[in-house]
Amino acid sequence: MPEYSSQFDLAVISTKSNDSKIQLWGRCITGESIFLEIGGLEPYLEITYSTEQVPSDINVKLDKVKRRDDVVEVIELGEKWTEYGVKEMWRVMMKSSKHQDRSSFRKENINDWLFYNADFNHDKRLFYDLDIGTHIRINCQVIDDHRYPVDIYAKTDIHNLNNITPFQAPFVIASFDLETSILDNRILCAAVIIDQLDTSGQRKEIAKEYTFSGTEIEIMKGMTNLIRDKNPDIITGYNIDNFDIPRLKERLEYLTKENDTKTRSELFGWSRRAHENEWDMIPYRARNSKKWTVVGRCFIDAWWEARMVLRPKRETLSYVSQLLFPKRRDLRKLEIDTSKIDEEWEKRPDEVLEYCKRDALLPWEILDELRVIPKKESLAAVSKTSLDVVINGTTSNWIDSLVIRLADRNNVAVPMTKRYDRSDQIAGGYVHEVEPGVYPWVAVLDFKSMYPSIMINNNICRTTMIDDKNTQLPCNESPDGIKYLQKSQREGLVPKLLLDLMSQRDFHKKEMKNALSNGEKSKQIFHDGMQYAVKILMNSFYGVFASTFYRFTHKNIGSSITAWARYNITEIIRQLEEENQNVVYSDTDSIFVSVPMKITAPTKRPNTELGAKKFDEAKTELVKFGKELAERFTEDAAELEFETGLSAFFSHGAKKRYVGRMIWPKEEMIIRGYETRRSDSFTLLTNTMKSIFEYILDGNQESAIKEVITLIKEVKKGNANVEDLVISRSCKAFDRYANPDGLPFVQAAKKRRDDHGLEFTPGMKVAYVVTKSSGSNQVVEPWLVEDGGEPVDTYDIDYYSKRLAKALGRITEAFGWSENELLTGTRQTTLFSF
DNA sequence: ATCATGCCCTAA
DNA sequence: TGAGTTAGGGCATGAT
Repeated sequence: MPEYSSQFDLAVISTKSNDSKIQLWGRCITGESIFLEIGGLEPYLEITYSTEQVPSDINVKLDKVKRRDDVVEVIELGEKWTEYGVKEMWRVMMKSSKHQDRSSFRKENINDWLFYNADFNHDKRLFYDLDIGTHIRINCQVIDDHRYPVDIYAKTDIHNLNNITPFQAPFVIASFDLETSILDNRILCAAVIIDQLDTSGQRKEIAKEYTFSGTEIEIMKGMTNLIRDKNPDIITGYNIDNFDIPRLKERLEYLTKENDTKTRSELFGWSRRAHENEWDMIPYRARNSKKWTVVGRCFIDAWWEARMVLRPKRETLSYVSQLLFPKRRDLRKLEIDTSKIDEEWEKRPDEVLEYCKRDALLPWEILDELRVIPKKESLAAVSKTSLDVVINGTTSNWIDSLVIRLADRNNVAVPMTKRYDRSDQIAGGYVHEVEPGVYPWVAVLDFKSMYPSIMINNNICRTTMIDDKNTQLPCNESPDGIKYLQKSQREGLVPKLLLDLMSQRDFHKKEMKNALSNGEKSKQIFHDGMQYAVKILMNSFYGVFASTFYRFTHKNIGSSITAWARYNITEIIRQLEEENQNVVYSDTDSIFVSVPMKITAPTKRPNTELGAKKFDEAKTELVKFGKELAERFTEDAAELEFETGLSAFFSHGAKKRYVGRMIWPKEEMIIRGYETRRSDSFTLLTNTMKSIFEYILDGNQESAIKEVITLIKEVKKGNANVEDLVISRSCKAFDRYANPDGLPFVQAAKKRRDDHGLEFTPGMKVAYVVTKSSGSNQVVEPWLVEDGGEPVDTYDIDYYSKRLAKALGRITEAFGWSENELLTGTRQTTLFSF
């Protein structure tokens, strides 16, 4: 018996299965990287007969399975719930954990058996069967063998892993950038930044910088040695998934022979493997996938993370950096002309290296600023899985992690993922019509976690759904006629998980408040991150269960959730309208109600003492009304909250587009849907719109219209600042469009690439200015200032004045000023005359 | 001129 | 390891 005398607390980065062993890579709380081989978890899948009743020749069939070469033994499990009723199940212990071996077993036995717990990678069983999460304590035997690029190489078995309270692991981060030749794609130089987090999720020290130049082989070997030496858990960079990693791979193919595994490993063996002949020593990606994988580490693309969090108008590294770090002057000047990089590298290599170093550091600074890594780790902890599942996996993988382990413990058979046919979509949320105009004093109420609450309160789950419409069992029946067993009969897996997540969230919120009052800043941030991760995960359940492919879903589930949602909200609207209350707007889980104000008060707090007093009285009235309404309509089935008090609400009459002056709980203008929120609008329009919303909410329509008319006059004269007219939209690969040449952003992307020698990455935003729109087609010029280019110096006067008039005219039309009247600046029948 | 379609982006 | 959902606005193009 080996002695497992060493003990480590660690966060799991990733796992893999290798024969009957599970391989696990992690980072210890004390800072070391660790690689573990875990024994004792044999691969298996589960089977039951495909007929309704137990077939008479069941023993013959079982023997046939037992005698197979790929089967070790067959274990009787007893009864489990399946979607076809309760059935006897057997566990088939298999020799191989390989996906293709399991798949051929299934193929060869498809006539006799149904398969369960059969279609996910074996290493996931470590989490499900041992019920462990991201942060674990292990007892192990440290092996004196330094082949693996980690600080600790150890062995253990499944009896030596235990859950511990989540913490923030001191992950090591590498961030890199390449400069490559435009002439021949060669790598000219590279820079790598190495840094580490501390256990409060902060950066530990000043990052260390490394640069590489010389021959391509020297550069690639140098980087690989550094990666294996400094041993980062996370490798980042800007747009690395689309550019840097594929370029390194390309150069590897160019520089080495396919069978020269030794050299290939020396050049690009970034994985945490020991042997140069492992097939996954080199980063790789699945067929048809954009996502790169490196065994034992994680790639995170700073571009993608910044895009998701910030939704920036433009997506170049320089634009995003200036957005996040506006005070940093060193980001403003772009010393290197990347469109002439070969020449620059020839003439002033030192400056190019400095530039490369800066572009290696920035992606890490972006991730740090957005707290990307602590957020991923919190989400991993809440979904009880490895870091890489959260980084590289899908929403359904997170849900799997919680659902499968619970199913296993409740004798629910875990079905394989299958695709449901759903040619017609399920119906979604209810959206109320909104009449154009300004509404003073509006209370906004909304249902707290609406879809999760509906799932909990009606016990909605695949395991509680009853097909028999005439069942006599006590059920909750959805408005669209689907029946779910009541909790007293059988508690659904999903409702149980959601309830548990709700109480977890309450716990972290409480801890967060405690930490705040004790002045424990990092503890407060930690619990805030955890409660937020719980929220994200809870809100993911509906989407996965309403999808057409998840293993535990059914088309009825999604449709009954939304049916209940529509019923709940429209029932409240109906009751309010019956009482002659004015429901101004409603979308899915929210209701906007006019407050029956007894006093007349200005909607903006005046400076005069008397006016201010009136305003405050009205605000008190608003809050009272909102709270009473929330209380009145809150039932055990659904908690309605008074979320926001508005002194004024405006919409021009389109759903999902409104503005409001929030005065409770805090003071702020809220804008939804309008161009102001859209990343494909231009600054002149969004700024003007924001400004006129301020006027409109204050009841000053005259100033709003004056501003628009003045602006359009100036734009017509050609006085607009071209930078404020830049439009930016994302652009896919050109062949993905039915008629690419008809699209202005495709034109811009092509000009960017062909006329200016710059990269175009499919999926990224392209910025442009419309310079001519005579005839049917627009003529556009790409905007390349963030790429080191010159600004466009002209714009199409008619196009921009018309677009402004159209977008702003929709709004001013509510006060009688149409698009054409804004363009001419005059009106026949005047409300105001200018 | 009007309508249908393709596309992007947002609210929830 | 292929994969969260629907509702909705608005721009541009192209057919009728």
